[in-house]
Amino acid sequence: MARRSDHSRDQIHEMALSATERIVGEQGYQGLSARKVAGAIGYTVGTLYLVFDNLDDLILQVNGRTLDRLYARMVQEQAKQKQAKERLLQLGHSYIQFACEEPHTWQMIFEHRLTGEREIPEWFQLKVARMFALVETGLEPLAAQHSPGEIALAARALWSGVHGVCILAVSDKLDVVGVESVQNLTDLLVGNFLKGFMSS
Amino acid sequence: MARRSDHSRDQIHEMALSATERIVGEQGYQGLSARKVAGAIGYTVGTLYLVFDNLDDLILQVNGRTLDRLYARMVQEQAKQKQAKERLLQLGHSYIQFACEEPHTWQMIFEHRLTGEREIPEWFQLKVARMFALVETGLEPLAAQHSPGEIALAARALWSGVHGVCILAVSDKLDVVGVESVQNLTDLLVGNFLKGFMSS
DNA sequence: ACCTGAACACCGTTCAAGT
DNA sequence: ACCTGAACACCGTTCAAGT
Repeated sequence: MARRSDHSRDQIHEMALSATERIVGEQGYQGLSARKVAGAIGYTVGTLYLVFDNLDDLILQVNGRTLDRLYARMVQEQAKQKQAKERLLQLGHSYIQFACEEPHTWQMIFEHRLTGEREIPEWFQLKVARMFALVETGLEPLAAQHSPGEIALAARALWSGVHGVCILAVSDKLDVVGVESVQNLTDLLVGNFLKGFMSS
Repeated sequence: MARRSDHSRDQIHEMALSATERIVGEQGYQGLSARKVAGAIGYTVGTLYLVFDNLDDLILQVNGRTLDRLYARMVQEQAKQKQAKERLLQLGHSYIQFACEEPHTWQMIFEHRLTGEREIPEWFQLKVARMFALVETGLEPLAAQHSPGEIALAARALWSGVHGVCILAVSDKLDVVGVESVQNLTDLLVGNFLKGFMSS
């Protein structure tokens, strides 16, 4: 059992986040519990509550880090593509790829529900909004004839669509196997949507 | 406290399903527990396990009934539309409408995860497959130049997209308010997809 | 000051014991 | 035969008590 001053508050904070990521990665959101996290870092449950407000707080912070990793990757891989349309398709691919590589941590972002009357903190909502903004920016050069409002709507519709393919695929409701099949479905959705959107 | 022979096995079964639907409808999937269901029908927890294998079994049966209601409604409302394209858009509308009217029961279909190594029963998978088949049938008259395989893929992509809009909207991640906004997003997605799909 | 360990009010699931 | 009620192994959360 770790004793006082073995680790700083910040160290315990970081240790708890990593342990949570590992537990969720291996056993999924359902397999997560405060006692498991505490046990994994060699402290008691009580200690977690000195560093986090509650389990929702801990999970939100882990989800925030997942969103950061996902966002960074989308930005980076998108830059490799020169053409606007390819960039947009790449965003979809990166999203799918990430979700298939880390299904459990990715799914927790959407499986987690705040208990009771607690509200999603603003810093978290900003991380979500940033994702949509990325799609919006990617869509702009392809939608010269559309107003900013229309582009914003189209980005939401399109991205929700990609997300839908992804979530149904990851939770095995699509009867498709392998990352490639999911990528193909996304290409079909994004490709046809773009064709329609650009001609209207 | 209800005593023996107050209700038949089938009656207890039905009472438990209705009670679950009410509890989930009011408090969401998170608010559900075996003890709450038992209390609501005037029996002890133990009694539930005489009628259901476990909580997963109970939830699957409730989700099955939800899928049945949703399917029946989609079939019925679709029939009102004469044109093929309108029929397909109507399917999306009915789906969204249902999800917005009964968000908690609808969401439980996707929030629920089987515990441990248990597997989704075949009768349940069939109910899911039936939904996709409905979209496939709706898509066929609009896709004369496509092969059955392409249509099947397109139906999956399209329906996943509608589902994505729906799930993000219901879980408040889209910054849209009201059913109309969600319908508009769906129309945008389906409309543009169809335009692209039919011209390719 | 930091951390523990026990407590509280909950879970899902099982099963001997009562009627 | 049907149903209970207590038990078991778990939860999230709190907080007096120890070092």
